[in-house]
Amino acid sequence: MNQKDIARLAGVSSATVSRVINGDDRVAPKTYEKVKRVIDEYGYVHNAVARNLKKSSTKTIGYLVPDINNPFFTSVLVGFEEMCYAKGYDIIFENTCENVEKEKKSMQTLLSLRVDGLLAVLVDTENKLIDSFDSMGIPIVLIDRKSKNESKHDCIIIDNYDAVKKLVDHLVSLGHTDIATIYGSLDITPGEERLNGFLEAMKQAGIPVNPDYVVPGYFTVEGSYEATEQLLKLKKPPTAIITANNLSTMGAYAALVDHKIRIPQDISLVGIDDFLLAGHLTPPLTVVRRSNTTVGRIAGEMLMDRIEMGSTHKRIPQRIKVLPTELCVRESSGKPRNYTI
Amino acid sequence: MNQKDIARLAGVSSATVSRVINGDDRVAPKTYEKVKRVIDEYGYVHNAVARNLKKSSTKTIGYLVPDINNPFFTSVLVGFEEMCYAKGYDIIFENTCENVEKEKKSMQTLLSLRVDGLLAVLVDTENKLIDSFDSMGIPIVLIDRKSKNESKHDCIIIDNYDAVKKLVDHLVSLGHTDIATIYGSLDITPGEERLNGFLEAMKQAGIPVNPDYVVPGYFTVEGSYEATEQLLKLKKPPTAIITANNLSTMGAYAALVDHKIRIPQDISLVGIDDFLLAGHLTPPLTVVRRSNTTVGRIAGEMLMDRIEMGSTHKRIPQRIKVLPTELCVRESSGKPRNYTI
DNA sequence: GTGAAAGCGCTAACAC
DNA sequence: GTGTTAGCGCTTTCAC
Repeated sequence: MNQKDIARLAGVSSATVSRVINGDDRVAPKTYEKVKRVIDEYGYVHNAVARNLKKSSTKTIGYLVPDINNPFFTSVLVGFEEMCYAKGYDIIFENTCENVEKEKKSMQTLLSLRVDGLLAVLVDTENKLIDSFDSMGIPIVLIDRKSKNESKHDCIIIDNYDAVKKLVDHLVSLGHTDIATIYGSLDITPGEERLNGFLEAMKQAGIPVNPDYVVPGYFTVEGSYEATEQLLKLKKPPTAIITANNLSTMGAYAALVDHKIRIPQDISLVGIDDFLLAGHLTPPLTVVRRSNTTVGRIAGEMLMDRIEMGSTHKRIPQRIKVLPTELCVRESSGKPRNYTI
Repeated sequence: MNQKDIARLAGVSSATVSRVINGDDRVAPKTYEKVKRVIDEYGYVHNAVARNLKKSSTKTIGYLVPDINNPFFTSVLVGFEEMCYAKGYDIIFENTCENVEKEKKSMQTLLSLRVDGLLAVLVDTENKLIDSFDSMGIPIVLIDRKSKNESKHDCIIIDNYDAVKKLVDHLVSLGHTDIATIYGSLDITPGEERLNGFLEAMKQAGIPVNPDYVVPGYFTVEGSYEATEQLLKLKKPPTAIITANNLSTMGAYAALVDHKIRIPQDISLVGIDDFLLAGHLTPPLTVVRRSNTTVGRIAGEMLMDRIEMGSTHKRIPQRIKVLPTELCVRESSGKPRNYTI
């Protein structure tokens, strides 16, 4: 059942059927009704595939993230979906599992599906396929992770140096000097910048960094769980731990709880990024937070803005949106203990 | 740049280009190489929109859920995505926000986008658009919520009566009789069945149900937070609370923590569905759990199974997969207090 | 092993 | 206000 069938049934041409479906004004009310009735009667469903081919636009946007298990990316998705829905775009979802090969395939698919835009958190920011998007005029908006080579793409980030500095300064003001950090993957911007931010903030505070206190957590729950255990095994464990993202915070929290370490009496725990329940754990966790749904919403705006400009969007230079972060002091940060665990 | 262009450039016909792209065997190796080279050189990207129109199949599946904020649905998505990726299907994501109107629009879109299948958690299980999927031969797999009218669609559920019974029996065996439940939305199957299951299990245990102990939490964090506060305000609060899903458990937990109620010394808390961190809260929470990613994986299998059968899939009768659940006893359930808070 | 050509279902320019 | 028609880019049957 297609427009031609409906046309025949209604005694009009298929062009008229198309006009009715697309709400073209210059259709006689009578004709309109007639066609509408036939459509309903036969349960005709418009074929967007054919339309998309004809219009070379799909009203479709790719959402490509490395790990949908990370609640951060679902919060972003919420805001993004909201914007897309408002503007009539649908989302094609790709999960790359932090895997370069899978990421390539996903981008290839998105390309062939002719998405009108792409919101991506890339594993491989030097991916050649990015160029394909560019040359086809498909706008890309990046979150959190910038392309390493000077990028032409819009992106939404936070000031990672500042975010970590807020945490360090907060701990220092409480009297801590034995501060550890569980850092993330260094080959992505947030990992690199947050670690450097830590080192820099410590330097500024005039506190020497103990190398034993700088351990990798790989931005994962498990990695940070182990990193925390490693920290606990030290002859002199730190009095405070700074984690690099929500997952790391969860891992460190879980490890401290499991080892019966009291927070913050024995060790203070603070991290970057808030998450569901973080404010209701025992104790509620001190974090630096941003609005995740806002990230998604702004990404959607930037993207659809460019999409609607058409090919001229390339004339608009790269836009970098730095979202504000806020230190949210709860109860997991306190004065340092003055004894050894 | 399309296949015709490539054909001209390589000095072959567009049919040959198509064959090369689709890995057709009967192409001379030499021709194959030549075409391949031109494709790479000019960065040609295959157009799936045109292919989909031609083949009237899109290798695309709809994933429609009421609330992507709920970690349950993202865990399901993980398993589902895994299967889809393995079989070469892409996912079109729809979030209905528990809104009947939005759900309708989403289903309409999915229909016009000609998805090959649909994994859905429906708000309105009597939705007329379901019939459109049926008549177009597009298979649907339902999770958790069955159609109320005798449904023809495959679905993946758990035995809600049994799940709640496990919780009730566990509490009873610890000595509880003042058991409360924070139940969910009654117009969806899990809500209805879990509440009925509670009432039935209590009856079987020979324990009268105090009407004050049966409060609605609407399957939300906020709703259950308030429900818990309501319970705490009672002259004689319950000694144990059973929550109806992961979000309710979080809400109840948060409320108890905020009101300095000790778990389980003052009140035991147990719920349906596990979630990230549930095992690492203070105390770790006792829950009835299932494998969420398995839900997604099986849904994917069932769906693609039918898709690959083509139109004959209609001859296969409805398949209902009841996934096992398991009581996971942690530390949030203990003997009842013998005093009033 | 390769090419010519029809046609998937739609939209939009053009004609009337 | 409505119809005719070309064509979006691809796959696939049929010839050779």
